[in-house]
Amino acid sequence: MPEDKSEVLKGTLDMLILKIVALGPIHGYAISQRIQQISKEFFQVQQGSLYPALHRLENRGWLDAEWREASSGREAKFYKLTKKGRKQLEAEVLNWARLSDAVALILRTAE
Amino acid sequence: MPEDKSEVLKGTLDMLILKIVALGPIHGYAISQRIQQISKEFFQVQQGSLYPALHRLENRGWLDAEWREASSGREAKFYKLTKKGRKQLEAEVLNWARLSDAVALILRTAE
DNA sequence: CTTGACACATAGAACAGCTAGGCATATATG
DNA sequence: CATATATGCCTAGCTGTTCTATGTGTCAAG
Repeated sequence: MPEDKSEVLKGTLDMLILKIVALGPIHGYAISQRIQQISKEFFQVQQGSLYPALHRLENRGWLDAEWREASSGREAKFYKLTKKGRKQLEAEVLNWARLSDAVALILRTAE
Repeated sequence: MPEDKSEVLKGTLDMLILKIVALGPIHGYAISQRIQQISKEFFQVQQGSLYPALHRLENRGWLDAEWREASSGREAKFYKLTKKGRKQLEAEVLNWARLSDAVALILRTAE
């Protein structure tokens, strides 16, 4: 009995990554840390979710990648938003607003 | 190129169903109509999502089902919340609040 | 008499997220 | 020196949710 627990991200991961990358070029590992930190530890992005998501976003033309030296002195893959990615982020943020409004409408319904 | 569109519910369906059923005994078909109506047409619950979800919730002991006569005069399967279902609903609502707060934190981050 | 709304249902595909692994380097600790 | 921890990348395979596409049958309206 798995007793639930998982599936925390509920389809928001792509949007969150796009948003973080929109703040400035950043590498994958740092993205997950940043998401965790800003969300006050609510989101813990597993690497098995993170890297496939990054590849997905890159394949769709929303992110560009480039190997560079990280502050640690080691090579890391830095991502930045493409023009398409910026539009996609806007669309996803708008959709998220509508979604959470719709959920709120239902949860607020009494009798 | 599918150009996106689907995957509207993003893991909220179970919570929404539990909430609607919490308002009073109701049958499946009416649940989907009610969700659609209250959300101002944002959510359109497909039957291929609805019925599997109802069976899922029943199997987990969150809903009880009973065949009764609908207002249309025809037989329909009416659902009501169990005690476990009520607790589950509370837990999911709380988790949703935390999730949307965390998302808001990230989306509001500037620079 | 046939179309559309009601009401139930399943099969199969697509896809996201998870666990669990693997590889490699740098730094800190005993 | 050894080794543990943090950094940084990655994939394979499972599970679970949602979707599309069907299928059944009833009832009312035209």
